[in-house]
Amino acid sequence: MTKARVERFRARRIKANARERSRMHGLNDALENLRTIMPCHSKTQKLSKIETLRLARNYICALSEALEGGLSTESRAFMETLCKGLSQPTTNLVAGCLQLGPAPGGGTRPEDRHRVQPAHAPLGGVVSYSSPGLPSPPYGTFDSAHLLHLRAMKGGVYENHSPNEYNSGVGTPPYDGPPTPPLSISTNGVPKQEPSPHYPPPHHYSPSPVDQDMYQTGYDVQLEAPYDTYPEEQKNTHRVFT
DNA sequence: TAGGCCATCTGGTCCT
DNA sequence: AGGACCAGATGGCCTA
Repeated sequence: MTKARVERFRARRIKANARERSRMHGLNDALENLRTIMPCHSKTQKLSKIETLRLARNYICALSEALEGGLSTESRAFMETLCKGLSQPTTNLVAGCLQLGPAPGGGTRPEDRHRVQPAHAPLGGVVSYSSPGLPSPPYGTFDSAHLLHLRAMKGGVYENHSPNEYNSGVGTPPYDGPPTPPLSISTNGVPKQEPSPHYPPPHHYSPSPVDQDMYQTGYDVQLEAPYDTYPEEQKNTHRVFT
């Protein structure tokens, strides 16, 4: 291999790495969108990727059964369908959201308990329940709009509404997620005016002051100067956007 | 400290 | 040739 060929290979690899990162960010965004339409949405206990997919699968099954008339969305059976194959923590989260008590063998986290009783929640709203003695939200929420959506479908009014009416509690939730986001990596440290809405910090990540600044201000996309070429200290800041 | 989860890099494969 | 997709490897972070 000549030196020029090695250089070309390296440049190609760097570009491929950037594309791969971008692709995975898009995948994560899609997953994040999926999380937001799950019936149980906790800010203190973010669902893992695999648990999100499992819960989504169960949710579809549970709603299908409910639509066929065999299952009340407020029944324990509905929750049990939701929880099939889920880990204990996720099961407890779902149980906590539905206020049906923890699953056998595990306790419900205080901050995820006492949120919303779907049967009592105002229809069509996302309701947070603040438990006395606990700090203010974020708590997990049970989005009763999903159940209203189901009720509307069962009531035969579903087809009379456009998808855009989901926000009012009826219709199919539109996918309005962002397109594949750009890489949020800066090579020059110059913040953009617009914050990047695409990559909230992960639940377990405590951003450094530099990271916080990056997250709040947003940074430019520099595919031309790929990640691999950054100084080590800049490499260490990219995870804030994952 | 071990295990879970995650982001990233990398090489392989397939397709255009 | 180059891009998309995939899976394995690796290392970091967090929690029990």
